[in-house]
Amino acid sequence: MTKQPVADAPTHHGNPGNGRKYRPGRIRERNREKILQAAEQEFAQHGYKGATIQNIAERAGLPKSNVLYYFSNKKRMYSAMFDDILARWNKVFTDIRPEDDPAVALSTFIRTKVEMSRRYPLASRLFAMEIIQGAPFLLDHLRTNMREWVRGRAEVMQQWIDDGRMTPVDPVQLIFLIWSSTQHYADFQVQILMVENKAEYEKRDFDHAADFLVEVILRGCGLEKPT
Amino acid sequence: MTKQPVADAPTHHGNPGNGRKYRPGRIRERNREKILQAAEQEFAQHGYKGATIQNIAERAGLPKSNVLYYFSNKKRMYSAMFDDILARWNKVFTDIRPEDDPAVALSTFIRTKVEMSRRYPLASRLFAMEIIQGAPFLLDHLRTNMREWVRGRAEVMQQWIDDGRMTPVDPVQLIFLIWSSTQHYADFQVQILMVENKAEYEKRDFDHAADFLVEVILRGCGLEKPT
DNA sequence: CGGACTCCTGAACAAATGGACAACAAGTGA
DNA sequence: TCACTTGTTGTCCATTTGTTCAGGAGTCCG
Repeated sequence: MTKQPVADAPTHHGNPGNGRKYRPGRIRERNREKILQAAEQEFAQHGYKGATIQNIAERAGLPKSNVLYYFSNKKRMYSAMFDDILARWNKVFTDIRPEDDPAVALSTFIRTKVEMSRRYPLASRLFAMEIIQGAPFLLDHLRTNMREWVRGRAEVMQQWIDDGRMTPVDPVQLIFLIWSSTQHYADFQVQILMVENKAEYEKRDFDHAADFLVEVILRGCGLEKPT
Repeated sequence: MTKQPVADAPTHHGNPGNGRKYRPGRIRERNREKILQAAEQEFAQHGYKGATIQNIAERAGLPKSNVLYYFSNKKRMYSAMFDDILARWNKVFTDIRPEDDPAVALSTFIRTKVEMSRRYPLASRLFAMEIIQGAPFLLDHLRTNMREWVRGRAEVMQQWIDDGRMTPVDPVQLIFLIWSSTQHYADFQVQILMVENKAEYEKRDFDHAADFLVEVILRGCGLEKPT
């Protein structure tokens, strides 16, 4: 009797005994990854409703049934993706502290975000799609984690302002400005390429963009570009 | 014999003869509008593939067949929407000229775009969706009209820079910065509301945002906020 | 009213969709 | 080898989807 197996529930169902030779998840892990990557493309391009399991399967080079063996349904596949993406996101973003130099901290923040746009454009678009659609899956995350995240950073910036180390500007709006302007290079890639008449991005385009943003935004906050 | 009628081809098929009493398109015009508005919601929320005619019909309070009477198929409905939106867009945006004051021109540009985000958030999201999806319908528009539009403005800005009326910054990047930061308030509405812990936008939120953007971006370009 | 339109819509349909499932194949530890 | 777990996939199904179509209702003018 081949009951519907464990499927997607245990994301990394750790080795029960020890960690020696037997790894039940080898194939699992590899295929999961393949599927998630395919899903990232499909969902980023068509949104949740527009994406089809069939298409994801084709992108991954697997039969549909096999995809459904790993992720028992579309919804779970979708949220599994965001688990991955948010984890990656959290790993990269460093804290800022009141004693940091505002110019250095902001410029690092901007450059990191541009780098994220360059390295993970699909994740960025996916996130954008989810938000535009009303964030049905991420509402909770926005309401809790992200709100706290913004408040934390905003407080530090306010500290800088109170200490006279930065021109007074609304810190929350500043965060929005940095978010939007940096993500734009990933989300609106096609538009930018068309307008600039290029076939594809090069590394230097991102460097140029990052330089521009650091310069303008820092000056906009009354700061000097750090060396 | 009731052949499939004219359907969507003649957008405003003008009154042949005179313009006195008989207007064959009255109902047509009204329903077209209802449907396009419903379509705007649906497409903005779910993207092209994810939107369904059934849903659009329900939003418009009409039977599906009736919707298809006005727009013979999904594709045409989608592009009819963009015709409307781009027309509206073109109507609003004023030219800038080399003899204009940079500070005034830029601040007008920013405020106009924020106002657009406030008044037509659905159009903004729709546009964002289309671009993220790879702009299958707007590629041509981007390649021609929009590219020219950007080049024209960028040239004027470059003129300002050459005349020493503005700090040297890449004008094209500056346009991207203004686009992204202003649209963000429409496209990422949910995120902003969640982070700021608000139920919905108020007029003053947009005023505040516009003030912030004008201040920071102008200062970032070495300009004084105009009175 | 009559006739010529414009407009409306239920029914039907082929294709696509998310998902269930059972039979089968492969891998694993003893 | 065997017993068991894990992985694979073709097939089936109820719904949903875009689209067609034929007939009917509504509107307008003479």
